[in-house]
Amino acid sequence: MADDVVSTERSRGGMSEQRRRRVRLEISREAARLFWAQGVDGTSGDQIAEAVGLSTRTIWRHFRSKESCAEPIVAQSVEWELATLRSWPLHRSLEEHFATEAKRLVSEISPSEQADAGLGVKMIRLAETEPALRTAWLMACDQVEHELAAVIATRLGLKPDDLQIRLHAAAAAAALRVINEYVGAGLLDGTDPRKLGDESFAFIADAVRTATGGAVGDPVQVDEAPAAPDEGAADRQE
Amino acid sequence: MADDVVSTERSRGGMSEQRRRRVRLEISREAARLFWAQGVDGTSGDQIAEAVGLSTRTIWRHFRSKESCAEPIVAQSVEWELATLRSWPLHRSLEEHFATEAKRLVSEISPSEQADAGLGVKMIRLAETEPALRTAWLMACDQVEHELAAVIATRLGLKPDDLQIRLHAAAAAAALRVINEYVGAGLLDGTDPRKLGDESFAFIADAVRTATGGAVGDPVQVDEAPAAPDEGAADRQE
DNA sequence: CAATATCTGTCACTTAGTGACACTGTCACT
DNA sequence: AGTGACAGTGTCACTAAGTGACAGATATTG
Repeated sequence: MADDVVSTERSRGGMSEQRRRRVRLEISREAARLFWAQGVDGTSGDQIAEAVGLSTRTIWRHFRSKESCAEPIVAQSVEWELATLRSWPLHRSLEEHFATEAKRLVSEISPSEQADAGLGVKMIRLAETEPALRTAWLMACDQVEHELAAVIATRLGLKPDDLQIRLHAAAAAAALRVINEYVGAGLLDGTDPRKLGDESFAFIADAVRTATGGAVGDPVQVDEAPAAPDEGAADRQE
Repeated sequence: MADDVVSTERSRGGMSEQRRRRVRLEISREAARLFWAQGVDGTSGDQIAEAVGLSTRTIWRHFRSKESCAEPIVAQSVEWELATLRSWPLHRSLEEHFATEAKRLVSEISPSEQADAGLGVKMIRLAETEPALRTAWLMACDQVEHELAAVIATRLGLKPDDLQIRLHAAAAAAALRVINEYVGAGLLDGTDPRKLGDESFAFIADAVRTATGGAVGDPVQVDEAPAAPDEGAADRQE
């Protein structure tokens, strides 16, 4: 997940997708910095353009609106949760999986990703008072909710659009949102990061377990094909 | 809750509050109608102004943005849930309370309120595809979440900003949101209203109960002062 | 190098939203 | 009745967000 990988993933024309994401992220970084420093209303599209070294017109080609400039940074700040959820094997408990994934993450994270994460936390904080940004944050949470619906559906052996699944996913995602906001606020208010991160996995898992009435969080029995006792389903990459 | 009450509730100057809410609701009605008929992007501020018979400038005096014109109608569509939650006595179960309140509501609702409710459902539906409107809907859900936090806090004897309470409130509010979306979509797709409303109270209550790990939904023992066995705390009016 | 397709800048333009000021009706006090 | 204060609205000029259209730059392929 380092940010200097360059794939030869383009078949024709421009380096679409790969490059586009980079540009969007670059813009998002500057926008987030300015939003945090001056507020959203106090920041103009021209300022963002100047900060990132592009013309204003190009900004609007990459983002539909000023506030949406914050989306990539916010989305990236929940990306690791998303990835972790996606790679959650049936036979493990949520706290186990979170703990090992977090350990793996700490060793792999790059300085620039760390800076991005900081900006993301700031945007989430800002979203509490700036309605314009709240949309970006809630969109990211929506993303989590959908991913969660898929994960829960496979765990319980039901369809993702089943009403019961949607209820569980919504409740669990809401719990995760509250925890994210709580942890983020704590970090910004100067709480020691280690104090927050240390034993929180059990807390997170319990929150999810509670929100889903105990249906989600524990290992799941695999009845049909007990012939795959290793890692398992980490095959998708957004 | 009839819409023709006129109170002498102003001490000086204009009839602030009372009148302002009426005007905002009027604007919201027309805006919602236009949004539904032509889409949000296809509706201009000038059109809204003309439809409601005011100048465009006055529209912007009542609403910060075009999309926020939908807020009052959306908010009103969850207002009864809010009121029901507020008046939920400690000693009753959620399904009991919802059932009796719903019965009371059916007899008191006015035709224009029914029309407003229809518009509200349409806006919620529209919010699924129009990001601009999603904000309004999520704001209303936020409102529910806060109210719920207060209600749950008193039920469990804790502070509303307690993390556990916030988790419960968020999860329960998310469940209510999903149910609202589900029921709304059903209504618009032509499902018989009675089929949906008939036995849904137990379902709603169970959803809340599940989302809060069973902590919210059942009657609560009143230890301290058992000297008030009647309705109770329905004193606030927004 | 030529051909082609994508990306970007510039400029004119529409639309959302604000500021400033004038006008009108209502209330309060005389 | 007269007058002043004030809230609500309309009008007009203005800023800022966002789009369309076209031209120039850049990169990829043959």
